[in-house]
Amino acid sequence: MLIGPLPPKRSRRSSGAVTLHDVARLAGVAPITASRALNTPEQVSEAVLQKVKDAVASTGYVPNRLAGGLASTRSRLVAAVVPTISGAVFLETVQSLTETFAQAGYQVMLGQAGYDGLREDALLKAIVGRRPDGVVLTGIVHSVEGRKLLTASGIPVVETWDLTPTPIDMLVGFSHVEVGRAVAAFLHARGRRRFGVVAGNDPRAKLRYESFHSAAIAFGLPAPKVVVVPAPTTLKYGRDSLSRLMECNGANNAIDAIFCSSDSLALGVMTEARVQGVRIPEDVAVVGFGDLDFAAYMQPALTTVQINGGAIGRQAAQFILDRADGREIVQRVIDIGFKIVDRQST
Amino acid sequence: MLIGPLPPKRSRRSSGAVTLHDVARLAGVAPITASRALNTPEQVSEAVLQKVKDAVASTGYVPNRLAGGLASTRSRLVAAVVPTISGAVFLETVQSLTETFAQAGYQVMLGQAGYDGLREDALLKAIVGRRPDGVVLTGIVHSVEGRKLLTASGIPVVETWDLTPTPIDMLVGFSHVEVGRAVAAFLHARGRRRFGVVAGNDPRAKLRYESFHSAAIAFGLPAPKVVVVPAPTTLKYGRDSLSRLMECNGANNAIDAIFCSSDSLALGVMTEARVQGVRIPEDVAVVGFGDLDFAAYMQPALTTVQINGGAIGRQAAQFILDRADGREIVQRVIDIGFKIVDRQST
DNA sequence: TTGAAAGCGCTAACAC
DNA sequence: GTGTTAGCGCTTTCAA
Repeated sequence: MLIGPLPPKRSRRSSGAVTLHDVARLAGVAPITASRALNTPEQVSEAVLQKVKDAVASTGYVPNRLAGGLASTRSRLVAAVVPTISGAVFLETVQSLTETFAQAGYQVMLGQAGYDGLREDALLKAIVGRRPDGVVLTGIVHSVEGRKLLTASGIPVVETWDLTPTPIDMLVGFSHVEVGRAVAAFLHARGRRRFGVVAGNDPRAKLRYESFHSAAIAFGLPAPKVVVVPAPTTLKYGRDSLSRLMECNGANNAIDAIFCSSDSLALGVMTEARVQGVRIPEDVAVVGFGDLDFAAYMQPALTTVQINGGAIGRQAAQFILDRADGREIVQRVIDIGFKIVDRQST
Repeated sequence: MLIGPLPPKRSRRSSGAVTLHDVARLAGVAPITASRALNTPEQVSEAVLQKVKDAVASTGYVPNRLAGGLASTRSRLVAAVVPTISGAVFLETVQSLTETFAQAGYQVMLGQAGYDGLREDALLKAIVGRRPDGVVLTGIVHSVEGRKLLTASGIPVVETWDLTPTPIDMLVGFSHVEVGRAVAAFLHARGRRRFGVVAGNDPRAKLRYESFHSAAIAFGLPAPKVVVVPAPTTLKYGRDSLSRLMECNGANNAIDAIFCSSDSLALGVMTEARVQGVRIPEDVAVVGFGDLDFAAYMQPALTTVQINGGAIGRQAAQFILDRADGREIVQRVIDIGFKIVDRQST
């Protein structure tokens, strides 16, 4: 090995990747000019634009968004928090969020808070540390600590899938209380008189079946029997729950309608009903929640509460993009509503 | 408002958040000491540690990981790319990835490449720009461009859910060809002789049914009828496909076994079978793929190919964490295998 | 054990 | 239109 003059004492390691500096030098312009050519091409002359483009192409330069984010205090990073990704209900929302943001040049970080809220604070701290341009909370209960952290950070927050009375910042959701009421009214109108409930133990499901319960009482019906299972809900829990609901059936007071807190539970209930010879909808009507892709094609097709999860995601993304671009947000709370889709199971 | 001395011409906007500087000043130490107190507490005296902790608590300081990542060239960001999050099959993998990384102080960015690979290159470029410490590719076909970009970036890459002959870097998956072969052998051993296939149009499903096809021929059986549907697969496609498969049934050559490329398709096939009075497993055996949560509890319970998606995610995360911590990786390709779970549908 | 200096790669602010 | 300068908030390097 040849001993040459020592290299100038380099005080710092570099990542080794091509930087904007390299591109600028190759194009024969100042770094800031290269930056403008890439970010605001309209501010730059045709000639410079072309030279920079060539330099980018020949070096394979990929801008470092970490550095850009630090310098501009806009990370173009957004966090989406769900209880767990396995829930299926929120998938459409996460999907539309990711897509909408990707199109706008943003990246979505995924956070799973768990249904118990244990990991929530640590997760939020980790998220805030990333200085995202927005946080979308989906189906999350928030601790006082968590709220404080988010508020203090000044990061735009969108809560979704619920209509909380005191939103942290922005909100797009629907009323679970209304859902419970509407389903009760729907079943009552169809002549059903003895209600049962199968629900996951998440707070929004509780909101639904509690108002369902009250509505039943208001109609002068007996109090619905409620079976609660752990979230996330699955077919198995649905099967088990039907059995438990049936155990209580006396001769003349058989349950004739069941409101399930998810379509998966409803699928389970209907599976078990078939096994036990319970006819649907003749003996028992079944209503699900979510209108997942399979609901319309089950046999019998499932009556269920349809939520436009994709629209929720798009609206949430729009909120944050508007805020990022400094657009005024006039309506900070949006009720996206719901629909009962009447199919064969009722 | 009081007119005081003008503030020193501040040449730069600051985000306004508490910085390490603020914490250090409050604790009466240099910023670097505060940094060490937080990152490598063992390098710091008890007294300093306490002072810094107090300062952090009283200011509500949350470290800026963007800045940290830039300075240390370790972003603690990782990207997970899936065709679409709605697929359900990859959910468990994404979930275990997110959890494993979260525990290690990493954040997961979610990317959806689509099944067609159109958005793939743009997505990869966006990801590389974030300088993640690793990329996990799940069920993704990669273009030549994409491969180049990733290789050039030097970012650790883990491909999953497949055993490609020429991995980019690291890999954890299983052989889809073996799956097809194994299912064919399984059905043949149970006396089934006329096979059908219902599959989504993704490349790995194709791998499975093509080897299933070859194996059938090798057993001296007639060529399986194949119905291909768009991915992601749903119950509806399963129902439609059974009808199409049945159309071709002559008097003495009825299909007696169907291999579905997903449990959702199998659910659809079995639903339609019930409607049409086709008995399962007496008339037709059905095999699914994925062993989703509902498979074991359907009626009849579904025989299916079980993949440990959670283990795939954990191993993929481990690969990247090992690489990040400079640990030598001896085995860069891991075959996680699969299992045929024999239930009532066969 | 602690600190000073330098700089990661980029962009806002202010000239020219 | 283009460039100079000065950081964004942190951590590495080197020195004490």
